[in-house]
Amino acid sequence: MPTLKDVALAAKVSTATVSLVLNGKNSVSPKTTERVLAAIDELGYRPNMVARSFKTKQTKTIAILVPTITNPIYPAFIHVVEMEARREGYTIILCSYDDGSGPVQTDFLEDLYDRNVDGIIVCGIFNIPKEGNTRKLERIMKAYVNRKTPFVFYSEEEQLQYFIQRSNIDMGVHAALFHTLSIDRNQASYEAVKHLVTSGHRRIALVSESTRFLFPHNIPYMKKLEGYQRALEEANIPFDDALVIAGSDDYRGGAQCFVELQNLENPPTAYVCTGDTLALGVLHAAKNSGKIVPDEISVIGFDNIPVASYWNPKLSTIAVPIETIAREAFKRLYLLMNEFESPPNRLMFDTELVIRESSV
Amino acid sequence: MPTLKDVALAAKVSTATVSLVLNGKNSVSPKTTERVLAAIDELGYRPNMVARSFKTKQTKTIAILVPTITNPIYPAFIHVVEMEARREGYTIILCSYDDGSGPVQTDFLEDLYDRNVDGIIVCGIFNIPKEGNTRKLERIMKAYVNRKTPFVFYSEEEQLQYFIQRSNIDMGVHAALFHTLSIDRNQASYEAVKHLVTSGHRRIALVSESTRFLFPHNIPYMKKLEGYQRALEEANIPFDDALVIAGSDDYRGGAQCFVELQNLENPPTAYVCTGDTLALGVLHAAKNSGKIVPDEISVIGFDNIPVASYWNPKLSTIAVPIETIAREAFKRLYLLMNEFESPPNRLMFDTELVIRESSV
DNA sequence: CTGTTAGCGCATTCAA
DNA sequence: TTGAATGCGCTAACAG
Repeated sequence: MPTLKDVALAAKVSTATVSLVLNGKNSVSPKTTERVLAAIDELGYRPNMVARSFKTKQTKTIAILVPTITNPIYPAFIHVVEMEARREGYTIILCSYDDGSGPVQTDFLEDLYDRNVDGIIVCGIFNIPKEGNTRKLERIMKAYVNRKTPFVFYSEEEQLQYFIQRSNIDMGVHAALFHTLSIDRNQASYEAVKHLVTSGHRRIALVSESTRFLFPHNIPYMKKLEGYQRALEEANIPFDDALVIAGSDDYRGGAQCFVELQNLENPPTAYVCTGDTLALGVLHAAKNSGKIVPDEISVIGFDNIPVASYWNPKLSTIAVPIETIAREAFKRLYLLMNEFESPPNRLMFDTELVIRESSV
Repeated sequence: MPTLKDVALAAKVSTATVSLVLNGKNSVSPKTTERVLAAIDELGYRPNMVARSFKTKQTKTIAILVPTITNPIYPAFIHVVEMEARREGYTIILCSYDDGSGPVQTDFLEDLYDRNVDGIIVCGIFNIPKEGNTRKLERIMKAYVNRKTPFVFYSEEEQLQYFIQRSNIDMGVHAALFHTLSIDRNQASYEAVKHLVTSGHRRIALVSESTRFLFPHNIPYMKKLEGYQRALEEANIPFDDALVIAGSDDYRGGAQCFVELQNLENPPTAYVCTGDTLALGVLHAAKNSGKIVPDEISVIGFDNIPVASYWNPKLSTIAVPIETIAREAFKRLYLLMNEFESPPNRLMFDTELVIRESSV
């Protein structure tokens, strides 16, 4: 394969000139430019991005970390980011940390550092090392900061705080590199529960994805739990921790949780779920056990994945503007990567409780 | 950030020695090794993969091309590939060519070439340039072949043939670089239709994802169509092209197709769909219009995505061993990338017609 | 077993 | 506006 040098030779110019043409600096005369372009076409020259990256320290690559790509909310997010990124010449490295059998997130960060990604988007929870066990994290995050690599989190401000703190990074100086996009999970959860309470429900379950990691790893879940508790308190319904349950973040997990809860002496009549797949699993299991939705059982999900409105019955859920968030995530990363001015480093998006057929 | 040179200095050895240690050649004496390791740890040295790739021409990166990441079958595929790949130190670049507004596949191939990916997995259809319009494709594919980059297609042998032919590559020499994993779509489709015919259906629709691109772009679809036609012929049911219809490859598309077909004078009683999301969309629309499934309407999908068995009613479908295929896809790519012996370059997997509640 | 050296392809000085 | 020269960090001969 021809290199830039070959092009220079063919066009009878220096490599510097070819480079200038390639990078669109218009300091090259029209006819020289034309000669170079002709040579490029003639030889079928393709620039070697690895060499370029090696030189410039920019890979035009960003990484997306997601918990489980099999939860439909993440493909929706990824898809938007990919479209936006590609438009600007960036390519996506996908990291899903999924079932726990793979590497932990710190390992991802190390690998991505070695690969010189230009920016990182982190979705959802982040497994933050324990106090006193942060050496690896500290090192890698300081290296990132040193390199001015920007991060955008779709998570919770508070979680980012812990992350930064454990990384022992000086936020006074580096705050601008870390953006958080979030939604008011506490309020969203509160509203869902309140809606159920208003309809007369007293036994309301909270079904969530695995809670193996909690504080400070899973602040998004903690927020939802708080909203749930707040609504109960307000309605003078005593908190019953038997009604707070977790399963794998998929249909099966939801179904299992339902079965388990139905075995209680005084089973719940309403289910608030931290994700739509869980909620749909609950609906499935409810139907299996002969329960009528919403007459006997009410279910509310979270996220509003596409399938929610196609289900039978249509799922009531909390709609999250995931595409808008995804677009904003890349936009901010882009501004940061190119050292343009960027807005304040936190932004909260509105959610909306959408009542359809699965709840009364 | 410290470089290999810094490590060499600190350990009082040459850069070559550090490199040897780093790459696990055990030609270095234990105590030297230890000194080097100590220096690495001391300095917090991290290898620069870009520099390494620049030198070795290996990026430890593979690309996955999928049509629409929002169709749940692809996340399932991607997830398995990612797990397998990461275990071997490879990272995934995701390319979804989705809604047509983005780049065409040839452009992806160019970008990936420039980025020096070590191997490529292509799922589904491939938009092959017209005869006489293949210059770009030829060039890029010849460059890939020249570099010995392996490809694994989850598609149809025939489609690969066209692709190779248009690329003007000498298959006599390079066949081993191109593997095809496939399923017998013709037969699967045939069996689905036959099952419906046996149950007494005479008006059977074929609902597919957009057929904007057909031969030779969408051989997978062509195969399904052939199986459909074969089963009809065998049952002496005349082919009616009003019953062959396409929509966007999602729930909405399926729902729209159903509505359209119901407006026919003599609407179908059974729906064979080329994907589960389409089938679920059909079920949704059927319910909306008051049709009873499976008493009045039968529906069969394709792929057996996770949600299929959780639907109400549970979807009858053709089960595809997508995880096995994904595992095999990476395995072959891996063997090829590392120039190990690999099996014959085509393999067909079995599918299974799973009758659940949506069909009689 | 270890050190010396060359060079991968490119962008970017600095001169001319 | 263009050319010559330098070096990014690493691996792989080759020599010792």
